[in-house]
Amino acid sequence: MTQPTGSGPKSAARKRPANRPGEAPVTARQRAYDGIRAGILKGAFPPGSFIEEAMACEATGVSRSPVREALNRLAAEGFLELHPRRGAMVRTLSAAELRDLHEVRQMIESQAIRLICRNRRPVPAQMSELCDTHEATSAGDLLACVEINRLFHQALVAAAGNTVLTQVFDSLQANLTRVAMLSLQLGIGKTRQIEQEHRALIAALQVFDETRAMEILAAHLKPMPRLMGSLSG
Amino acid sequence: MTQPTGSGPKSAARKRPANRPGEAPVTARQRAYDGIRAGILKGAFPPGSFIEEAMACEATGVSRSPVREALNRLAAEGFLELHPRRGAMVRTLSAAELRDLHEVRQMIESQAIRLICRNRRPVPAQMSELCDTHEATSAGDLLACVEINRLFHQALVAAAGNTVLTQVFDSLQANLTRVAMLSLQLGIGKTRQIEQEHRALIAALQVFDETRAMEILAAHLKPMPRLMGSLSG
DNA sequence: CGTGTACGTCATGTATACAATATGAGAGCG
DNA sequence: CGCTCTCATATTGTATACATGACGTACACG
Repeated sequence: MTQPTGSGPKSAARKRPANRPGEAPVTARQRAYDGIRAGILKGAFPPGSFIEEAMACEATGVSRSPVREALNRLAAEGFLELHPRRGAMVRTLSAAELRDLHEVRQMIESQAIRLICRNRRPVPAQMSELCDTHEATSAGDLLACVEINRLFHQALVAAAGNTVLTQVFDSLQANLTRVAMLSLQLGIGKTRQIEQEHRALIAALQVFDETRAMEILAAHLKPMPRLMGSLSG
Repeated sequence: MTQPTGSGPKSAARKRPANRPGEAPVTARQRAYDGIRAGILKGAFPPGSFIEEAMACEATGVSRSPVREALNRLAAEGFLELHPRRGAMVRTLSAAELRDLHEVRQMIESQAIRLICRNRRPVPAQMSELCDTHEATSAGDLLACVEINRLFHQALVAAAGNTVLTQVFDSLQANLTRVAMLSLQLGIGKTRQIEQEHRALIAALQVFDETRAMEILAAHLKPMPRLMGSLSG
């Protein structure tokens, strides 16, 4: 089977020989995006370092075209900082940016709660299910906990029914995920307590108690400034 | 002068032969982005239509690589909707999306006012200057008025000193610009009144009168729902 | 006459070749 | 010994060639 199809860069490790028809068409761009993103989150590409396109090509097994598109997308999401003619630098989160991010995040989730209560929007069952999943997940599995937490807050914002608000929140996910990872690694915020607070928030939202929900959210997000302190000094 | 330099697509109208050293390096990507963006705003690419890459190449005089990057960026900004293997469709703003956009915009600018007043942030001189410019601009020049208005609100949010908030607001600019254009075209919102409200807002912010500034903002953004009504029915 | 299938055409997705520029090292000079 | 200028090199920016999949059309069959 000497198929001379140009699929895959000349001599790179390609995980998939080709897209078999009828199968999920995993595009090269997606592989590049996933690979680079994972590398950043796992620390393979440390903050402040430059990701060279050739390096990313080798790591993901695709050519420069999809890699460039992935880098652009990651830059738009806040993972990278593009320097023309220089390359893509992994962004470092300064203490000031962390504070700003926290402020905006609180603003968005507060607005979501306001909309849910004011418009009597139903709380999606997914949120409760995520709490169950959270409970069943080992506290040691940081990645899983962070992902569940992410999905919970995403569902909260989505429940508000404002597509633009959801999009804006999603655009912060990149950096929020990195913060959450840091937070848990440093032992700030216990996963069990987080789960309890999530359940309390659901309870308040189900009866559209805006005031109470706001209080719970404020308490829930309170540990974040502690993280900033531990970074800056 | 048969220069076989590959600069410029084979036989497309190229506005710049090459980047002369020491001159502002206007990249092909930027030209593609500007050209397509202008085409969308001017209506050359009507909402709902598909922009084919070859078409965009011919219109902007660059090859597919920069065109694709421009299309991706425009999609990220909300101008386009990418359909894999189908192309890039110019997004249409539904009445619901307009409402959502308005809600989020108000949330962001309210937060900016809150931060300015709470943290006693100085009001940049640029904002007053923009009002002067606005006053000196013919009310008939819609494009200029929209641009001045955009810069004013951008400066307002920037004055809050939260970089993440600023970024988020910027990410809405694409659609906000389109809305503003529509709004003025339909005669909703008079430019003179807008300028007066801008000046009143500056006055309130200079003495950190949060309550008054909020009232002015609410009144200033009030006409927008009228626009939505005129679109949906 | 309607429907299903097969094929042709074309736009997108991907890979690679080419061009231009920034960076860094090294040689020459003050 | 330090500074500067020059040149080599490597990486990004751009163009183009190739592969793949989708859509439309035409033909054959029921």
